[in-house]
Amino acid sequence: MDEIKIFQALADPTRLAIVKQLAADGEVCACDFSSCCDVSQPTVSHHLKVLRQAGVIACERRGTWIYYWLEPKAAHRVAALGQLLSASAGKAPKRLTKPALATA
Amino acid sequence: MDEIKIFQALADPTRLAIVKQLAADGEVCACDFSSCCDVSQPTVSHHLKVLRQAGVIACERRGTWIYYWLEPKAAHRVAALGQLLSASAGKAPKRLTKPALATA
DNA sequence: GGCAGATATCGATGCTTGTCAATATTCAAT
DNA sequence: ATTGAATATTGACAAGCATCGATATCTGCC
Repeated sequence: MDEIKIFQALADPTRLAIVKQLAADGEVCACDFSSCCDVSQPTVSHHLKVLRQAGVIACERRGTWIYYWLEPKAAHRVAALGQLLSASAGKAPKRLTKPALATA
Repeated sequence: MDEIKIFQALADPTRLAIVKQLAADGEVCACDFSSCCDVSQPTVSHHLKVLRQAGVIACERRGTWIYYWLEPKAAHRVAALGQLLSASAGKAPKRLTKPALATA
């Protein structure tokens, strides 16, 4: 939901690796994250919880295993900011109210 | 440069507000950030340093004032991840090796 | 019911970070 | 040089967070 929480969730190496693996595989069992990131099982579980509470991922239990996938809404929020930044990054400066004393 | 540092730089309310104002105005004087975010001047300066060291923004001194703008390279990195996530978020799950015991 | 495997929760710990007040630096103008 | 304004740096403190070991919960199977 909250945009800040989405970026806070992505601002960790382990969680970014998790998200990238989800983007690559579409759907990943929780047990398969332990291999991608070099952290313990409780830590993986904690990161999955953070991502879930931020609305970045969703999950479903199927038997013993729990499968995770990316939440489209959060993905679009990231894409939206990315477009906003990349669209205005190259534009010419506006030279607003301030005098802009060109010393060069 | 580093992708993680870019997202860590964006994962703060004050810094995200700074970046958004830069995206809106193209170029902003450091003195104009104090009004957008309710923090002290040293804190604004600190956040600008974090964004600069992450390669998200760049700056140039013009007389007494220092102007900041978005760095296109970092903006494209954000856009790239946003596209990666939003492109694969809606895709059908792969149902890989695991048995996927449908309990429902 | 009892067992084994998968995942989550709890409690503790050490590191990181956001914040500010005080101070330093840089620049333009007189 | 000195003054005043804008910005950066320093030092300190509190809060947040990533991590782990131990333990608890849940599920399928015998």
